[in-house]
Amino acid sequence: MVTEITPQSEDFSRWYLDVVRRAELADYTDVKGCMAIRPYGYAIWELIVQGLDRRFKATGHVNAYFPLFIPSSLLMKEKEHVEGFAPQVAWVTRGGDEQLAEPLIIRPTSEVIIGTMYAKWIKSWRDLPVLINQWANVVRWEKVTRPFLRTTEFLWQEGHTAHETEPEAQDETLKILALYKEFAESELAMPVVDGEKSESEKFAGASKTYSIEALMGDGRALQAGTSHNLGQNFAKAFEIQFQGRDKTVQHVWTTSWGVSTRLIGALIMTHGDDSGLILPPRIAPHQVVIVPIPRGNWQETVLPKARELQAELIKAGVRVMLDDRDAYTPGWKFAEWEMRGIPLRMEIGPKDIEKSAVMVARRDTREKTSLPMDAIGPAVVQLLADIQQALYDRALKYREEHTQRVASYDEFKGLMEGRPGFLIAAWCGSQECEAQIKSETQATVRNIPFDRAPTGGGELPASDDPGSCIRCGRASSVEAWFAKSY
RNA sequence: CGGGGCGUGGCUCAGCCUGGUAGAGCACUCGGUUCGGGACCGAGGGGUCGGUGGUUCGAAUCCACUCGCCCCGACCA
Repeated sequence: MVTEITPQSEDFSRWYLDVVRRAELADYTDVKGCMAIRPYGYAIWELIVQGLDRRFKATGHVNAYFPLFIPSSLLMKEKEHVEGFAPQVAWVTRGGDEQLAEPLIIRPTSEVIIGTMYAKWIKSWRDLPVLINQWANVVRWEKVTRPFLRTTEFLWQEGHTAHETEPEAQDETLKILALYKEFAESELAMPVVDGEKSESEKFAGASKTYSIEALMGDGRALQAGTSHNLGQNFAKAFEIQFQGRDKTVQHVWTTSWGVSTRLIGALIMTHGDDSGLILPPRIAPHQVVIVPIPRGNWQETVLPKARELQAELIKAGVRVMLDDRDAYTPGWKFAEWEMRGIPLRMEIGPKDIEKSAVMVARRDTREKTSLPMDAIGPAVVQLLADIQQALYDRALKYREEHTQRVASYDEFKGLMEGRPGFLIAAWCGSQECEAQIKSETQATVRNIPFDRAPTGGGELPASDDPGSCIRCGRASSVEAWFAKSY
């Protein structure tokens, strides 16, 4: 037995599932599409929650909780929203032995129930803005499911805000998207492209949808977060009205935005390798694992030193675990913690103690060096920061190498077939071309980036003119990023 | 939802074709020796063979239905 993990090059999907299972992130349950998130996976989610929640609060948002069940009639109120979500909704038609007069649906998202409450709570412009976030589970009846990436039930946060004016709602929408991008890049070490979704990829009922898109290790794109400007669509459907400064009664402008446990899938597929998971230090439940090397009477010689080391690191603010289990050999532990993605491993044995040093091995580069015990805290803190940066740089470099600007449809088709990744191309904006491209190449418009030349775009045309549509040749107003996606 | 594949101790699988008392390796438990890249010896525990129904004296094995998982396509965070 060496790894029990299928190599990425052999079968990326299987590799992903192997990592999820072997690293004990999640496991299948008896309910189709529903996974049990195991303690190690949940610890990652808790760090994601903490990082985001802190940012939401810092930008004036507060948390609240709304019901899991929604009267089915409420869903029907916003036409596009119903059409978008109806096929994915789970229904409750019976309670105990009673048939329900009106069936309940299990929330696939909470716009309608929250909108209904906002209609009660908002009376005046003085009540605005309302900036509420909810941490919750939602259910979407999926046909094809994969752990973390698409599950029938998943955990997420959904922000729902109401504003006095259209520009304020737009500001909020973009502010949150920027927050998501900053979080993904600084905490998850995952570079993302932020931009606007095409009409056909828009959230059901939104005026505008924005997303952050990341590139996975197999060259497919993953939507990692979305932020929607809902305009007055939901305000009108749910009669969320207020009396304005000018005494007239108006509809509010709303937004909604969310990220989910899918981020854990993104993390796995952004950084992982054939040995398993690689976690960026800032999101790793254990940033360091200490493996004592047992020799002779090690419980009384090596172990106390390992405990001292642990205490020293805790003092330095490092999340550290001491693996003092006697039943496993050091070599076994090395492989085990590598597979589970711990950024740094420290080995301490008689030889180290003699030198007053400790062996340190990086998960990302596998470099192994000896560090003096003296001032080990600051040294490890610095090393963790280096790893965090190195993982981001590596992921960005990978994305750059797999992003290509193309000028002709033939080139587009050829590249999309042979080589996974992003293709940047001029697009006229029509749904017709988008659909055609999708059916011919499987690639979809991931988004239209805010930044005309995000890194990795290759040569930019001399002028600001994006050129003519890659497919139909009409004048284009935008450049879009295309990819096969999850 | 269509096409394909697979369901046998926790995991990977053999046994099925040709029906006759359920196996291996790994993992797990206990004892001992070990331990700087997945240690070794000894002794143990654990499966009504995905489910239901049928054929049969007898079904893991044959038949029907059903459920689940994986892969590939159409829909989605």
